Amino acid sequence: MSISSRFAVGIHILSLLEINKDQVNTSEWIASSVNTNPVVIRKITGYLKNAGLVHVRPGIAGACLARDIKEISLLDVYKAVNVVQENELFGVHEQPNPACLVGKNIQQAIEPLFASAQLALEKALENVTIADVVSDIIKRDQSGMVENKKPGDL
Amino acid sequence: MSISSRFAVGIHILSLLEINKDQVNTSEWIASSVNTNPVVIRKITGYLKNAGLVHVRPGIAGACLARDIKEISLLDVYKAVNVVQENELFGVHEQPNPACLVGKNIQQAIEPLFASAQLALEKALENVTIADVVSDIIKRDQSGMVENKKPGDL
DNA sequence: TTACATGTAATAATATAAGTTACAGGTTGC
DNA sequence: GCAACCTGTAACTTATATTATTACATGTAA
Repeated sequence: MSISSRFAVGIHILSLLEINKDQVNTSEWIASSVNTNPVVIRKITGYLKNAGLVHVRPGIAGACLARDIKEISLLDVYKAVNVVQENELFGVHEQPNPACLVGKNIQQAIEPLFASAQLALEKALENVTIADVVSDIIKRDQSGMVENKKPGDL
Repeated sequence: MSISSRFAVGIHILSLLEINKDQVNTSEWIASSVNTNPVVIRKITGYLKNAGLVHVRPGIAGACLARDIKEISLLDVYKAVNVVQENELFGVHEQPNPACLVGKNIQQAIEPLFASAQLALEKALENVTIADVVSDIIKRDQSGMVENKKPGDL
């Protein structure tokens, strides 16, 4: 089981809005880049809007960034798209037997451990910004073009 | 969306096997502590057995630990119960448009970022053992008992 | 051989993800 | 105003995973 691809798509959308900032980025256009349905894009763009990451309005074509991409961390996106509820990355079994020493105390024992693991994950996401992703995309594309220009390479 | 509670249940089972090591821990008995069906326990116990964490045999009642609990990290359990496939904690959208600069490079750009976040999570789980959980359970229970002995406390 | 445990297949109920259709409501240009 | 086009959203479908449950085959021991 994986964390919903809404997270990856959210990163995709924000990167696209930056790289394509001179164009009008409609949900249909974004969807053709992500390779999905425009409604899926509008839904995720709605999440990003609620988090204050993009500007988008009914009736007006196109979304655009609401913040400098250096100020948008992957954690911002992760939280925006609601792929994991607050402190619920790890599921726990409900109502273990309180008559058992283990059942009575297991939840309180593992809660802080799970929380700290989740925090470690979030810290890692906090250290990366959309600007990092965008510059990596551009870098990869340039090196890819160089490779293509050299016959025999691969 | 949460990571399957199989992980939490796996920790519960191993802790119970330690605390209750003088008894015969049948799947039915464990199930009554976890508050679930014995078949669920047998399935998870099977995962733990495949990972070399417990001993359990067909026809013979009860499971027992195969390793010192100081040598069983939460990461061992996490991997044993197959809640997340290798390097697939984060889902990604399939087949983004290769004709688009972003679509063409987004996956390779985010893959290492996701991998490093996942690694941070796993490192956190690696630093905690079942021994830590067991001693915490015992500690919590003792302090709980003290509280119960003082009327008026709460 | 009886009693009982584990292993496992099959099924059902529930939840979530992701795609799709349909349409309401907002905006712009003619 | 109205036609064209966009976003927002509800409703539905399909697919997949989880958890619980029943049923039964297989293994062990008194």
